[in-house]
Amino acid sequence: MSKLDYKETLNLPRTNFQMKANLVNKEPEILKRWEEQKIYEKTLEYRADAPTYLLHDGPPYANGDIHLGTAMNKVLKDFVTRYKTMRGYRAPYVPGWDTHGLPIEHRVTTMLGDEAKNKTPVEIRRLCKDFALKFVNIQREQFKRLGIKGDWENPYITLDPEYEYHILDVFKTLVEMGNVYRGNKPVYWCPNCRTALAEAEIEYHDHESPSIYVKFQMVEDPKTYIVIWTTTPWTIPANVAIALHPEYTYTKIKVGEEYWIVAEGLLQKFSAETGVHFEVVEKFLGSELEGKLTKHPLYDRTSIVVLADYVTLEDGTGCVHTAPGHGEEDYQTGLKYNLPVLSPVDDEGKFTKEAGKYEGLKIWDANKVIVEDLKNNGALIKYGKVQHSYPHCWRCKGPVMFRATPQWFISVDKNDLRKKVLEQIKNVKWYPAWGENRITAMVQERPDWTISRQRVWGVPIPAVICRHCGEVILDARVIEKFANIVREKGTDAWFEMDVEHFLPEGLTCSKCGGNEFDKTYDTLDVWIDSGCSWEAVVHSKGEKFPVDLYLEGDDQHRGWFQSSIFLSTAKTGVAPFKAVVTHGFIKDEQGRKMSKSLGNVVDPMEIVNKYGADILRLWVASTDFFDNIRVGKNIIEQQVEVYRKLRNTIRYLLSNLYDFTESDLLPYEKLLPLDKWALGRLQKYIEQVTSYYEEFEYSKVYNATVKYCTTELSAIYLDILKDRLYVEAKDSIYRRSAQTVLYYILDALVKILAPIIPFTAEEAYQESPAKRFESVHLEYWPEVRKEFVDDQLLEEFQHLLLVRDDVLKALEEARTSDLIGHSLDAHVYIEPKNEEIAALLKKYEGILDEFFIVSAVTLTDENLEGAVTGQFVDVLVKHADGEKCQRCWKYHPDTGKDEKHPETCPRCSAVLRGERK
RNA sequence: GGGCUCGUAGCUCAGGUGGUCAGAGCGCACGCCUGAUAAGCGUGAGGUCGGAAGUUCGAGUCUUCCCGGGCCCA
Repeated sequence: MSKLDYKETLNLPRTNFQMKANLVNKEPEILKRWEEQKIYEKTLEYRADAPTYLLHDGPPYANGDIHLGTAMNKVLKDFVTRYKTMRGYRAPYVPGWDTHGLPIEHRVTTMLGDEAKNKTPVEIRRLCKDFALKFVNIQREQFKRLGIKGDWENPYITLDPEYEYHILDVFKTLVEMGNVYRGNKPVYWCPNCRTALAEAEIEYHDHESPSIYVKFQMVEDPKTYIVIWTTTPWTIPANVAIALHPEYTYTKIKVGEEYWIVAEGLLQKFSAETGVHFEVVEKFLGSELEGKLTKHPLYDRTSIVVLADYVTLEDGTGCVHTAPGHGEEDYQTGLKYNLPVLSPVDDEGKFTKEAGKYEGLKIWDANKVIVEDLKNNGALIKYGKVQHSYPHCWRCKGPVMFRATPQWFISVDKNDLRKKVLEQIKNVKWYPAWGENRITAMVQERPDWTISRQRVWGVPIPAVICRHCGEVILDARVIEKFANIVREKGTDAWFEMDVEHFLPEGLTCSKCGGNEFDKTYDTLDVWIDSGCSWEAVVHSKGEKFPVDLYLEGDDQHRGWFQSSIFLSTAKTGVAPFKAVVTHGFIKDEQGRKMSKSLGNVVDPMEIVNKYGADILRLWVASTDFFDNIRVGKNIIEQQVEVYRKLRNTIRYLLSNLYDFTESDLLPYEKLLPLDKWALGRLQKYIEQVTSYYEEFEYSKVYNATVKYCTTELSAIYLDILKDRLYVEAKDSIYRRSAQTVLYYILDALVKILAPIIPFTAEEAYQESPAKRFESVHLEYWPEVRKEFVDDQLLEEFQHLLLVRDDVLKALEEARTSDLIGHSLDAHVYIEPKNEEIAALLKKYEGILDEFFIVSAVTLTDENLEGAVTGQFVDVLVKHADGEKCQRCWKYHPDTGKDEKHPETCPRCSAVLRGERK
């Protein structure tokens, strides 16, 4: 027989599982098959009676393509649901979208431009809806392409009438509890457009404003004044307080016959700007003045000294004019000190009658008049002008103002709501654990929740206003009536239908007893929308509640987690989730934030279209997502390399099982020692990886799996096995023993990888002899089989592997000196360094040549001349004696002695004769 | 400025309660094989564990401060 003919007698690997993945083309085909086979539906069907594991989806906002952050978020969720499904749970996944709110309304009105003014609210709402649904569809396709398994045909969408009904239902509960109240709060207001503006609708431009220093006389000490500085004289009528920093040093200076109070750090600047000459007479901390009263310079009332951390020493006097009706910080301070919120200004920016003599004046015109008055009564120290950045309206470009307007609030403390929420937080398991501290601190400090918006794209707050006295009434019965109509017609009904349809019988004004009303047109904060999802999607449908898991970015400690836990605690008394996992944010390779201006934005679909979804998913698994994670070309390409390794390992397993089925499995007792070792190691690997999955530690799954495939399988076990798999008789015990273990390894590996790289796992599963279902995603998680673990054997092999390291080093030296090429060229002489090792090697003497992949091994206790000193053994490498067997490439002294097969070693001759089983 | 948080080899990550803990895989360099072949195997070079001080017989591991990044507020 020639060399080539001997090759024909080997059992070389064979498989349809291609080395080249071609994921970009293959993944869509697999997706299509999953859809046709209804795999998602079947996972639920097959587990209909099993316990439920419920991950409730946080709805992304439907106003653009998905970005890498949302992609990662969904992939992580998919890891969870796929894993839990394989663990035997019924684990439904209902994706959702957040569809109301300003960003969409803003985009739509921007696109409309001037035309927006001619549109009715309902027309604008229709456009918003179309806009949102368009992106729901786009995002849905993108998420599906990532391999996210879920009920994509029946997602929850916050603009669905049924969903809107539940928002109103939860809201009604809050109203009934008495936690909803009406109060005043400053918002950006454009007097020209006569509308409230959101932060996002503000543009900053340079603007010239007056700059005035004003002194406030102290009540207790009429010779002493506190000096303030402001660029908005028109807000002086609304002044109720002066804010000082508690820890700054303030000085009392003597100016003429008077004493003025100014922060020490601003004295020079103050003096330079006002030209005032002074003499310091006293110093004290800001905190010492807390509660002192001053006289208002224009009205017969007082302003109180308060303390605030935001006071700086950049401009002014360190004594900040405070008008809670005209500034956000002022408002917050006002809440703390229970100050009145004055805002004597109307929609058009004109003073109302509360402003006294200024009534009817436009605020911009009033500046002059007020400055003049301050000058006349001696309160004005200095008048000047200043150029600074000032907020302007995005639409009319005019300057805007802060103006207190009536808003709806949810009281955080009424009915002990805050306390109950804090209690509930403790019952939740937070991953990572610091999430609990974070949300606890936030809940402890948060102010009441402003829930009204002066916008059209949202769920209307069905409050009515009395036609007679103007009292605004929020009545649970109106909400209920409206909610029931919404269920049929959607929230457009509020804009389209007559108020009478929403009024319960006998509704009268609580103030004047009137019975005629008009609608009001505020809408609800969208955090209420999404914060009700547990009710709309889970609780009201009789699904498992509280759900097992919420999984979102850590910004949601303030956002969705909080709105959800507040609303759920209010209505049901408990948190809506048992556990919360948070992830960090995605940065570029330098750790910088991704932004269009930096040009470092990575598009997830670009990765999918270039490398495949499994590569993107493998990258997600490789990261420590609890913290911020980095991404870029290099990092992704690293995953391509790792993917190749995993794929080739699976491919090699498959290719050596082409002639193997379940019925060929050998019982454990019949396995060869090396195979028992590998099987035991597999159990350890399964056990470890399973615990990682339980704790959402995917990077550890990833690392353990890569290491397992590279070192234990590829470099050791599979390399050693080549001889037996190829050379021994097809159905011999030597080969079947190896194949039995390969079968178990393949089966486990494919399943363990299935949640992470579902496409590749599916492709491999279809070729696997262990296939039992039509899809790997209907499969069950591999069990750890204790009977496959022989701890003593594992321990012994652990030591043999250390000896192997010594042998490999010696072989490498022999290679360098051209003594050998392939390790099979070698005959290795080993001198153990201690008795223990000697005994161990003796025990396994018969398989050492196989284990080291050499032709022969000789154990000796003699001193080996020229040996390489290792850690546990000394090793001498010689070229092997005899001829190289043309079949198995091993050297053997007796090669060539078989008459029929003269070029083969005794073992191969026996195999060829059919004598070796 | 405040609350929380992160900073270990070029990259991605491991390193309970302080004492062989300075590691793994990838990448890289060099070599082997050509019966996993656009594969496989081996050997090797890479880190003062962000910086400084402190507690301790001993600190990536505890404390304080500083530098840099992040989320949320202000």
